Amino acid sequence: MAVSDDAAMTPMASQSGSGPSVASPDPTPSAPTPPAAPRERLGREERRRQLLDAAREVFVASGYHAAAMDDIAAKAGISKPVLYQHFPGKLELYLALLDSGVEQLIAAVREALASTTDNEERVVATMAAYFTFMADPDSTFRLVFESDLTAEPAVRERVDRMTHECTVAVASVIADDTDFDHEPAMLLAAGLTGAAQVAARWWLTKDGDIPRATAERLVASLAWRGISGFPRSDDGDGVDYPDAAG
Amino acid sequence: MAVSDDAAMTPMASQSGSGPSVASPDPTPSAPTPPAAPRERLGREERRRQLLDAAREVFVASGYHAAAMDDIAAKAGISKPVLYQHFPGKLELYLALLDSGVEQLIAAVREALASTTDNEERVVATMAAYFTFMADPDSTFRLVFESDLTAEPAVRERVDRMTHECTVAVASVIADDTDFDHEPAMLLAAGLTGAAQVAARWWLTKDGDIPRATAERLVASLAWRGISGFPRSDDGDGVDYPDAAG
DNA sequence: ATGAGTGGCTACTCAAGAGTAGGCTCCCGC
DNA sequence: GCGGGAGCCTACTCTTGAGTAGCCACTCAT
Repeated sequence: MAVSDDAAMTPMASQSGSGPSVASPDPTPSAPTPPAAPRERLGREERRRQLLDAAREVFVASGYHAAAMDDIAAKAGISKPVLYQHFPGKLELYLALLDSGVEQLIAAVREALASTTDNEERVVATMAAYFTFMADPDSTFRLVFESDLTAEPAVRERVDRMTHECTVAVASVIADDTDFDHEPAMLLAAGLTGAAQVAARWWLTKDGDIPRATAERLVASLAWRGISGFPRSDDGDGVDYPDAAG
Repeated sequence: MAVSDDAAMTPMASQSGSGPSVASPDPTPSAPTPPAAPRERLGREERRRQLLDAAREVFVASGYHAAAMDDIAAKAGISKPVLYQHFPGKLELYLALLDSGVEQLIAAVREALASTTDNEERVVATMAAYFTFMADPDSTFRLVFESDLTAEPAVRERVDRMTHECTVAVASVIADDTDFDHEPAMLLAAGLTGAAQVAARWWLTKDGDIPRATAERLVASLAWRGISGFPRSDDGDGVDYPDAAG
């Protein structure tokens, strides 16, 4: 059985400090497992992209905690150490995907707002941006809006950044065209993005019941009627609060 | 009150009956660990409530995964097995808290909508319900809106139920007073609750910058302007979709 | 061929934490 | 006093999964 170098097994007495006991049970060496078929060899960048894709699928399907590195490796058709040759750890792998999703949404919202100077069209375009993001077949939105790792500061930071940037982008348009100060404009912007986000999310779960274009138009209409109800800064002055009987 | 029985100190084994306190920190082999002060004995219901409070604090602060049962026990000032005498497992403990939060919000939204027949007041009241829920000092909203256990079907079900019930409640008012069918009404309702939820959440993180009453009024105004822009079913007929080209 | 570099694999270590076994101590009814 | 049950405790077991050590195989330039 032991063909030749059985000495290769234990590198050296690996025992560290505090074990009273049992060095090693029975490390009978030789060939414990059959070699298994060799996997396809890929270039570094290509492999990295493939790993990111596999990881996204698994994280999206299971969430961070339920996703095992072994699962991701298996999905990519390779073994765990390869994963660690490309990413220092599970967290960094997750963050790479999360970052990409966050940047994607922020960019889409900014582009939507910059695509026109007509505010009604801006609302429509921004709404479409949210729907597009949610409808993306790779479901990256789950990492951004439904992360199960928000307890991790690095993740919190990304998600907060996304919220903040999107809110700021919308708020600055509001602040430009009304007499609202920064803070009230931010609050209104939060309300509008919230409507977009939650409505798009809802629509996604009920996909098929309402055509996407119809859904977008309907919610955009809601948002536009809401925000356009406030007077523009050149309409006069003084913000027309509802019946402010605080 | 605890003037008397000092004998309660050491279980048995080691020497007892020594003077109050300051005995000997003698690491007698028979007593591997210092006795530790005896805990207060509580009745079953009282203990259960205390455990739920401790668990909520820990889950809210750390999330489900980062919260250890040991942490919860420590927070409650008892040991782990006691926790398991009251709850079959970590998940059930979490679900008990989540359920409570979900029911709380659903009830608040329903009450807000039923509190008046004036739709503008309904919007204001519902907005207040969301802000109240978010502002609750026990922060239960974190379990409902920021759970890190959504991968667990039992949790998903609760969160989905919350979303669904709140949306239905709002949608039924919309459907009653407009010509919208069920699905469009649900979508609009999702948009409105989304605005409430995200704006309230935003306001909470920026607490202090805007008084709560002002924030509520502002977002309620946004929502009301938005939804009241759609024609009532007795205004005429045919829903006035924006520029519905589809 | 050959040896080195690259890509990959199997099989481990190790820590954390859920859940459990078994025993002590108080109090209450006898 | 004296069972006995209720309430707690300490100190385990056992599983899971991240991260690692060390070896093997293919390919290509010399």
